Amino acid sequence: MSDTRTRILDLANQLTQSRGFNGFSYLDLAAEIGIKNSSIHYHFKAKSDLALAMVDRHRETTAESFARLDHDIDDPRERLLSVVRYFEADLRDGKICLCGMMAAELQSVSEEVRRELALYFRKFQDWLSKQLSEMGYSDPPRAALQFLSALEGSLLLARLQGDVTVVGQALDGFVNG
Amino acid sequence: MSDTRTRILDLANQLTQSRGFNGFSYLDLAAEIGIKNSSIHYHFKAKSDLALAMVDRHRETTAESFARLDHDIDDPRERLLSVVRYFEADLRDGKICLCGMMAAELQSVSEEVRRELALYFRKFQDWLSKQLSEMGYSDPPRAALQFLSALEGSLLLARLQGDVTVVGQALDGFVNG
DNA sequence: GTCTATACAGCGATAGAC
DNA sequence: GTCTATCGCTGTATAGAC
Repeated sequence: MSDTRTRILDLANQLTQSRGFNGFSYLDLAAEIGIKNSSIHYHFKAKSDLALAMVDRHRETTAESFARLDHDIDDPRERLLSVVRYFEADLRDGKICLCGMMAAELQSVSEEVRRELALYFRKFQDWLSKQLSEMGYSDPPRAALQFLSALEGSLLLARLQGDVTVVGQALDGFVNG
Repeated sequence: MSDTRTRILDLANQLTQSRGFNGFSYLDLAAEIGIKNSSIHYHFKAKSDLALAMVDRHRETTAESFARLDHDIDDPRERLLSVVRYFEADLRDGKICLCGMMAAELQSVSEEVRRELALYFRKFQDWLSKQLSEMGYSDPPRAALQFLSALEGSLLLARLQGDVTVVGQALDGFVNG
């Protein structure tokens, strides 16, 4: 895995979070990284390959982050809070959830990417469900779906209104009292 | 207001809900309607004008829909249920919330459209707040924000998973028991 | 109000040299 | 692994005839 490949993935990830996957071109990536667009094609033959690699990598790093939270933090409520703070930090840079963005752009991604996205959200919901179960929720999978929906929706609203606190308000019942 | 203009707005609205505002072109509109793309430009000089007209119209028709619900239905919970059913119907055609979609594509719309979007969601939240107040919620504006966030997020998840019932599950606490 | 014709820019993608 | 050069296509937009 070359350094250039990683830099492409990093930049594509950021741009997708802020502008959407259809909101940037290979020329944008090339200009920012300082190479030619044909070099981007060397690493990712088609843009659909870039999409797949990006979502796949994000799904894996997210799984690692969850494992680390489970290991480092005892209180499940504090784990949830940590996740919320992560999304709030991205939000301050105008970035929303990578997979939420691509779920909005669903009609322009391949079936393979759709499956990756569905898997991402299933794993996310599973992890949330575990935390909420520890917190004593009676129907953890249901509560996890509500948490996830509120998170994704509030990111859209918070960015539009330029108010990061919207996310915390939308998830109030889960991370507080 | 010519009939063609209305047909353009209707079609653009549908396509934005399913593919996103950047997911269709003037040529797409022209082909479907059966005219040439230069005729689309006659009605909407630039695509940004189309975006503004579309969101503006949607905001107005939504306000009328809310007024009609207030008049026709007595139980506030039934009013909320009616709204949910409306979004579920669109979802069966692969369509999510027009303004939610454009909120995701925020970086590619004008400041004017952003203000319209923010206004749409504020009015939506205000109306929800009124219903939830009647239903006895202690902090109606907060509950309205949670409803709205859960709705927008669940639309993304429901379409991705091909399961319309996700919306109802995400809003369970509001429209049931 | 719709047409033909066209300008012009940007995009994804490829061939082949180095 | 990166470059130069280029192709073909699509996009938004405009001018001017009807």
